Amino acid sequence: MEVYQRLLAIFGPQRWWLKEKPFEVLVGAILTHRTSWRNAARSIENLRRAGLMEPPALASLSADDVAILIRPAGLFVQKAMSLTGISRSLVEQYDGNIEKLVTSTPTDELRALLLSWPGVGPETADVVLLYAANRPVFPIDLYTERLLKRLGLEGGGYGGRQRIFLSQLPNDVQIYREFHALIDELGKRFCRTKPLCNRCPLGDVCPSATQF
DNA sequence: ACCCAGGTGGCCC
DNA sequence: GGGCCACATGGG
Repeated sequence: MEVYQRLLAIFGPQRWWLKEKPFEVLVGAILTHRTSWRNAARSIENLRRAGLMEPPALASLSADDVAILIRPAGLFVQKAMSLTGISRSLVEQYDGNIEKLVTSTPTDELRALLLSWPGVGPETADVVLLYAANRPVFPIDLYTERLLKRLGLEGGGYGGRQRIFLSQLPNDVQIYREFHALIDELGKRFCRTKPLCNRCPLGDVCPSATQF
């Protein structure tokens, strides 16, 4: 909580989740795999201009056609396969209605479903659960792993890392959303692999902190 | 000419 | 559980 408050004071509210529909959260999460958000956003804009930010529209295209549009995001062959595959599943099994799916499915069941989709692993599933389905889960991404490492909190696997956050934070979706976004902001600016913690705004809190 | 970006899946031990 | 690799564009 101490780290959270400090980051919030430094960077302010990030508000990642505003103005995004569930399907857009999912598409964005996949397109940004191992890719800067800037490049993912270009691809999203291409899809939007082509009217493809809905499952039925995307499901009707071949992966090759989608790949051309999302080229700026890199890894585009895999990502195009994921997007069309997921869209087809949504259309065929859920009437293309992802809104209903994320509001009416229990968290564990929904997570298992997300993980069964191509290109969706633990981090993407949890981002969708948190930002599209309003569930109190904590995604562990690259920056979160680095922060944990700096705090000396290693091991336990993905689930173990999540438990660290859940056990120390209030059960509050808004706080999880904000904190995850803040950790990314911190990572982007100060926690790259090389420069490490030079001038990190966490200052004295970071190296010695044992509590969030 | 590197290094890096809001991972995942496949395969190995 | 953990390690290694391929995937691929655009910015610093």
